[in-house]
Amino acid sequence: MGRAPCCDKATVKKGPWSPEEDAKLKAYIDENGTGGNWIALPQKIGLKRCGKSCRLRWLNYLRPNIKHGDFTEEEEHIICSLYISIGSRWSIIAAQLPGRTDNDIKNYWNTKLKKKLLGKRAPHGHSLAAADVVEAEQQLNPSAGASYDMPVPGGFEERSASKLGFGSAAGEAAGVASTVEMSSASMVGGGFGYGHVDELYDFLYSKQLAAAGAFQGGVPPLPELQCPDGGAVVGADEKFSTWMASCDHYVPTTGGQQLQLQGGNSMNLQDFVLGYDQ
DNA sequence: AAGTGGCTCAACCGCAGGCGG
DNA sequence: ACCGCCTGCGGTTGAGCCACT
Repeated sequence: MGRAPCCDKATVKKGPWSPEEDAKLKAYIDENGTGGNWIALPQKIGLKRCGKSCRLRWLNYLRPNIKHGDFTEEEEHIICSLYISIGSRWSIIAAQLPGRTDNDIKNYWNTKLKKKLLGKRAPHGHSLAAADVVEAEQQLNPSAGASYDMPVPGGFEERSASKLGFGSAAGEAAGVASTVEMSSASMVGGGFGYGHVDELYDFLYSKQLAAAGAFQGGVPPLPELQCPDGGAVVGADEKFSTWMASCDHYVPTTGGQQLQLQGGNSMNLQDFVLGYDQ
């Protein structure tokens, strides 16, 4: 059985909203709220619009305290960090940026941040070809793509969500908010392909510093992975892999690479990087 | 000045999940 | 337990704008 259409497409108006339509919608919602029924709302106020369209217009444009215009560096950082951690969960990311809508963030990511970030990761002195962008994006956020050759015991995304408190609708906002408040950098590294973002490297390095005392003998210094201008050095991936392999405390097992912790405990490298050791 | 290509962003589309009957 | 409706979400589209030739 087919899905019932949300509205009569023959009589519904599409395209850009006129100031009059905006005014009608805003006035009604200001006075009465949405009434919990977007489908019925346009009929009530005499708009030839689909309920979904009204909802979108309200959420993305008419709602009070909506911020438009350029994103701040801090906002960019939060978006990047969260994207790396949880992927394209725009609504969750938007919840961390008051006044920003998921649509805004999605657009900003797709048109600017993605290019900015991927461009930064391009091999030094080279620009990215179209195919490279696709591949690089998959590496940047494997959870968004099909290929992902790093072992992900238990499913990374699910575990991230669980750790971050995404289990419930209420938990989503609250959980992420508190995590970000503590340290947005602490969330970085979720999309643990082979560390294709600056933040991941930064994060790993901070982890390494923090952990140095916890490991017997410490860990080898993380190799230089970036050029002074922020571009990745040639062979950054290989260097990172070599660095991992050079750590005495990484004991390969069938379940993935394990860290040998002081006191006899061991844990999955990925869990460690993701902060499940807390 | 006109044509063209790239970029931006508002809006649409379709799917998944929640919820009530 | 099942079904249908509604909402919310993420992906995609396309009109308008802008820069470049």
